[in-house]
Amino acid sequence: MTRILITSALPYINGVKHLGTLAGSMLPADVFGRFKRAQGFETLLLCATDEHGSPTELAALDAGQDVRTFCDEQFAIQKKASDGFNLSWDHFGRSSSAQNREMTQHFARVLWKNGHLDVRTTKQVYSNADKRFLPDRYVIGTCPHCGYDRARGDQCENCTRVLDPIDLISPRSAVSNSPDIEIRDSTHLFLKQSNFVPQLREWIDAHRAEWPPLVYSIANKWLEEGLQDRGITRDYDWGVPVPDDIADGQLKGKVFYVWFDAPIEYIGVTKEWAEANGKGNSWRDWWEGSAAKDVRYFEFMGKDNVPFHTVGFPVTIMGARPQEEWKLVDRLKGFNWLNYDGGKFSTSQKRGVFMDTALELLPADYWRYYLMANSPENSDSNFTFDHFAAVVNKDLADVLGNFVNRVTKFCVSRFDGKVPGEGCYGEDEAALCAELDARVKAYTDFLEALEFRKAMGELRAIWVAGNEYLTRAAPWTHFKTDREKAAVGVRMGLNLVHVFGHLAWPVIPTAARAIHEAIQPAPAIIPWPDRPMAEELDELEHGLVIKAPDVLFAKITDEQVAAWKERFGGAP
RNA sequence: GGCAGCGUAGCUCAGUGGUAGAGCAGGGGAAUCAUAAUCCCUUGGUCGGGGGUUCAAAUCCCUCCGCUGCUACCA
Repeated sequence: MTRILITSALPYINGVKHLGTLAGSMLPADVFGRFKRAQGFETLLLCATDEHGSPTELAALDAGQDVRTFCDEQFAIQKKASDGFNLSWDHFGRSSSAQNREMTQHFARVLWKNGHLDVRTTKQVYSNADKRFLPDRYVIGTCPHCGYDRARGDQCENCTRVLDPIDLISPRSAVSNSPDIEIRDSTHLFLKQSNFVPQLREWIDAHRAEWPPLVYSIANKWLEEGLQDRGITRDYDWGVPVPDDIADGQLKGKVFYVWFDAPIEYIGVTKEWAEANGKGNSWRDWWEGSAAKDVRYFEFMGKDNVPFHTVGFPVTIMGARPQEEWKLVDRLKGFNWLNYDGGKFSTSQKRGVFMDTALELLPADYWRYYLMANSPENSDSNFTFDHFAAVVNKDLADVLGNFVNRVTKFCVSRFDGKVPGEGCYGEDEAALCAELDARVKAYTDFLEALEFRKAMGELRAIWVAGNEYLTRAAPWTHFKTDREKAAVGVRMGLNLVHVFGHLAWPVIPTAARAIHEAIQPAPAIIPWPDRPMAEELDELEHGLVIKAPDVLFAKITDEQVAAWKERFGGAP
């Protein structure tokens, strides 16, 4: 049977992630992973923090901590937020792990041996005051084009022109503001991406049908514009050290570029998972050689990550051939941005909602459903508290929550809290089953196609069908004159509740469990309903004792919305 | 500047050559099991502007306007 390997783009270690990061990679990866587990597939769902790179070093400096301590703290914070959202990773690792260091160095050695790495001398900006090399964007000065006095060395934010640090007038370090900077020669390793254009072209074109247009067009653009070789080392301290046996030690003291080691962490974290769970060398069967032939690999990411996953990482993988045949991604799902109230989420301006504070406001399921139903799949989408409250109140509280509530309470008050066994299903029930057969298939197909917005629309339509049925069956009316007829409606209602618990589990796991447990105890993985609805909806044993759960989704009040808008920033 | 995407009902969005759609919001009605929750009916759009191709254009082509993103050393 096919095994399913799923990775989410790695959240950068530098601070708690906002809802956009959640919506654009981690959450859809989790929903899809749960869906596949529910279907009974052997599934490995992985994520990790991306810890290297100069922003981490500088943030640690800013916080007055050494980098390792800073990362340890930030990792704990991110892990807690991830757990809070019920992201069910088989392992949530760290790119600074020993496993990733080993894998990164391994790939570099193979690439070197295969002649895919060049040693080149480049000009880098060095700050004497900070005693370190600076990335282009950490050099600031006056833009030679528009005169903006805080232009960055990579691009002027004012006139949007692309710059080189040496173009800047009166350049200075963004770290210390010191003008005492100079240009120094520095030796670096370059990955000869240009050698791989034909292979990449063939591979990308072969996947056109199963990648979103967004992903294909980004990948295609990079190839069209002419792929340049990319420097994969940096003059920093924090990162995977370049081993001395590459290029006769010319790179001594340097580290790999974060975008070289971060994707390799997908493999590194698999090893972390195996070691943490006593799985020995089985990690390799998910990735390499003929043992991994039955693995189907899914990646989830925001659009900013797409070039590195369609070009950079694939070149690393292709460059290790023919000695080693590592897996390339099969399905790559890219997302647009989630904006906040018409503008960007901003950490520095405290604008928007972040994962930790979101959970202070409401349980994870509210966010999970909303973010999936409004997934930024085809264009950027916009989060507002007004829309959020309207969707959550209508879909979760009124359509789903109230349905569960009305059926179970009626059963408790009129049928002694037991699944009534009287009467037989008739035409109304057959029509409902026919509709749900079609809708459940559509829902399943949309999830399979990674079309989350449409999947949520179908899930909601399934809940609506339950309400429509109940209105037609009207057991509260028949109860007075025809108890048997009322019993049929209640029995079907309870079976609907049960099936809803199964169908909703990948999206809203906590509420789905509560729904399931109103009827009977739930297994750790709530399985996907794959039989005809006529069977699924006649499943519950007659006489089974059920209970009415507490209110599943409390409504969000106007006062709460007003307070949150105030707290999290209004118009941009 | 270059490249890409987007622009459809008050709002969020489907729809890629064949009579303009869904959900929400708004209006009317039914029901009273339920978190005043549900169900039925319904108002509402010269599909950003202009031009072209076609028997037929939201859909294809040209052009203009507006918004957004990317542009390789932030990730």
